[in-house]
Amino acid sequence: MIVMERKLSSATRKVGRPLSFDRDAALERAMLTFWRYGYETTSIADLTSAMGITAPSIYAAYGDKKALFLEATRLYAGDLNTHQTAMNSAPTARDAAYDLLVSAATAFTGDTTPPGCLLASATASGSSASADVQAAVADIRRQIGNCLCARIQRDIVDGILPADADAKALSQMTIAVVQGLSVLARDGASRDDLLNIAEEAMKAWRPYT
Amino acid sequence: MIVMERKLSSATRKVGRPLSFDRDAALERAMLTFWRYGYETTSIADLTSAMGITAPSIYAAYGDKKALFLEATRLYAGDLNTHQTAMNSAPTARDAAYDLLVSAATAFTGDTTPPGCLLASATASGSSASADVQAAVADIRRQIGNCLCARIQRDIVDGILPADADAKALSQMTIAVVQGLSVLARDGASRDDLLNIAEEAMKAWRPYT
DNA sequence: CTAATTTCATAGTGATTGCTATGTAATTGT
DNA sequence: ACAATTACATAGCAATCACTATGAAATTAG
Repeated sequence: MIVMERKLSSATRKVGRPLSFDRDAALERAMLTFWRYGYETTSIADLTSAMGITAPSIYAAYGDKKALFLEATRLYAGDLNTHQTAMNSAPTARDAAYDLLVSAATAFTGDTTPPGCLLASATASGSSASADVQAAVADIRRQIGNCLCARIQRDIVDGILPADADAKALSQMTIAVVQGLSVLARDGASRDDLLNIAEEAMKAWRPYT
Repeated sequence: MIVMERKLSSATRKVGRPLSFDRDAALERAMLTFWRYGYETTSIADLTSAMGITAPSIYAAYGDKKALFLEATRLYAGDLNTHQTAMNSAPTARDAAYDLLVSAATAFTGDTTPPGCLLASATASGSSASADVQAAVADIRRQIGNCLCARIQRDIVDGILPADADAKALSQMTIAVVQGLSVLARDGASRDDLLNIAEEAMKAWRPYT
C-alpha cells in the first residue's frame, strides 16, 4: 500500500531518537558565523565548532552548506512582508528611509553581533561555484530596495513628493548608503559615526521636506 | 669578502635565464581575477590559468598569494598621492566628492573589467587567516576617506563651507556611497543607474552650494 | 520484550587548498 | 668551452575542503 509521505515538524516528530541540540539555536550560531566570516570563507569545521554539533548532524538537519547558509540568511533578513509593512506604515517615504538607515546603523554596530551586514558582506565576492548563492542574496537586497522604491512612488502619487522626484535613484542611493555603512562598520566605525553618516545622507531629501 | 646585495629590477637583470612572461601583464591578469572572484575565493589554480604561468613561476615572481594580492591591490588603487593631488586640485571639496562618485560609477561599470570595486568586494569578508589582508585593504579605503575629509576641512577653513559642516560625516557618507555603488554594480546596476545615484547623493551637499 | 525509526559519534572519502622539491632549459660571465 | 645563474615544467607535498559510510545509541510502536 502506498502511503503519503508526511512532512512532520520537529515539534511533532514522535518516533526515533530525539534531536540532542536546539535546531533554532544552532542555526543562529551558524548565522553569526557566516555573518562574521562570509559564506565561502566559512568552513564546515568552523560551523561544527560554532554550532556545537558534528558534521553529519549539520547535514541531517539542514541539508548541505548552501541550504544552511540560505536558511541562516532567511533568519537574518526576516520576512520580506515585515519590511514591507514597516515601510508602508511609516508616515512618509522619507521617514521610511530614515528608519532604514538608523536601524542599519544600529544593527551593524551591535555589541553581541559581528560588525556590518550579513547580506552586504557574506557573498560580496566568491567563486563561480557559488554564483547562485550570491544571486539569492542579491535578490534579497533588491527586494528591500524595491520596497523603498514603491513607497517613494506612492508618496509621489500622493503629492507628498514632487512629480519629478527620481524614485529609483533615491531608493538606490539609500540602499547604497546602507551597504556602505556595512563596510564602514567592518572597518571599525562606531555607531555614532554611522548615525552621523545617516543624518548626512538624509540631507539629500531636504528639497522634499 | 662580503659583497652588498644588490636589488636589481627586472629590466636590468643580466644573468640567468630570462623571464618567459610579461611580469606586469601577468600581474594585471591576477588583479582582474581577484577583482572578480575575491581574495580568498580565488585559488592558485585560478591564477595560473588566468596569468598563463605555472604555480612555481608565480611564487618566484611575486612571493606568495598574499603578496601577489597586495601587489595587485596597489596596481588597482594606484598611488595615494595621485588621489590626494586630484582632490586638492579640485575647485572645491564638493567638486572633489562629485568627481570621486562619478569616476567610481564609471570604473565600477567598465565593459572590460569586472563589475564593482576590488577594494570594496575582494576582502569584504574572509576567514581570520586573512585578517591582515582585510586590514590592509581597509587601510586604503580609510586613506582615501581621510583625503576627502582633509579636503573638506580645508574648505571649512577657507570659508567655502560653513563652520558647522561635519567634515568626517560628510566624507564618510561619500565613501559609503562609493562602497554601495560597488555592491549595486555587482548586482547588475547600469552605469546610468550609478550616475543617477551619485547625483542624488550630491543633493546632500545642497546647503553648502 | 522486539521491531522500527531516527540521531549519534567515529572515521573516513576523493578532491582541492596553498605551496615546493627536483631536475632540466636558457641565458651571461669568463 | 665551461661555470654560474636564473627560470622552466613536472610532479607531488601535507593540510584542508565539503561531504558521507557505518554502526551504535536512544527513542516510540506494538
